Amino acid sequence: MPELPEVEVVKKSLKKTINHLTLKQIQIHNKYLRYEINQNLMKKMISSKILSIDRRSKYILINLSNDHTILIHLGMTGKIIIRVKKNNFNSSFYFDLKGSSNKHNHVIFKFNKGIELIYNDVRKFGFIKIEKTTNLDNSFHLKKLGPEPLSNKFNINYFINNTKKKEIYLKDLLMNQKFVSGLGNIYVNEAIYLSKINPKIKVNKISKKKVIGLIANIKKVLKKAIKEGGSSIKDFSSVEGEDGNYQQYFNVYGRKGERCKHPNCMGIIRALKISNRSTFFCPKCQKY
DNA sequence: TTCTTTGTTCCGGA
DNA sequence: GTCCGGAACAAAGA
Repeated sequence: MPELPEVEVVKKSLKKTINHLTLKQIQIHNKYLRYEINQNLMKKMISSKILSIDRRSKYILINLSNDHTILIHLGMTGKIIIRVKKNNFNSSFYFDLKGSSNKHNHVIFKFNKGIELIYNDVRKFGFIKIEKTTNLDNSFHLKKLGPEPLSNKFNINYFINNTKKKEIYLKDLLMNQKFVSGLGNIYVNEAIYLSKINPKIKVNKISKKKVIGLIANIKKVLKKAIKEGGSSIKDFSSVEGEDGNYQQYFNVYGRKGERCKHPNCMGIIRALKISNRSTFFCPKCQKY
């Protein structure tokens, strides 16, 4: 389940492997992802060169020389696989399609040097769209997004100014991409745990001291996860097929019934649903 | 067969 | 009218 750290890891891999290449051909095996792919518009990208590759929230942005950007969202199970033809300059770059079957290779972008980008997605909740680069910030998917959690805009004043009248659960606030963009269920659960706050506290009831800790913990968790190559549970792996390592640092996510890792706590991790999302917390550490 | 998963939208109730 | 949160939806595998 790719959240900000996993998408950042993918972006870094793409920068190393496909930046500045020229798009030669696009094969669309299945255009019905979350949104139907506009094949005519897609074809117009052919013969353009990749100028740069960025990430915004959980979106990968591939900026082309024709003033268009390929925007990719991985949804739940989307994967990007880079494949280099075996007989081309370096066989060690030929990667097996680890953990994914060809059946779910929906789109293949072919570049020069025999390099291919494969979009594979079992559930098809991800999508690929083309946007005008100049209009990117005002595009349908990006215009509503709140600040990046690792940016300076996401700070104590921003948090307090935007929550003092809100009567919503902390968990829901952090999951809301309009408030802060890029967090998902895993890292929200983990950051709230580290901050020793109950996920069901109403956001206007959190002390300033706790808010300061929470913001620091969100940034800390994300940075550490990026450093560890993301979390590999279910389907995530990097474009080279490498698993991330952050899942070994989980304190609460997926640990229902297990002991709290906090020294001397001995609490048992509980699971409940908040807005239909699995929520994990330690009832002893995370009082209101 | 039913449940699970995520991000987003929709809608009922307060 | 506004706010909140549960339900629904997309698809496929266990």
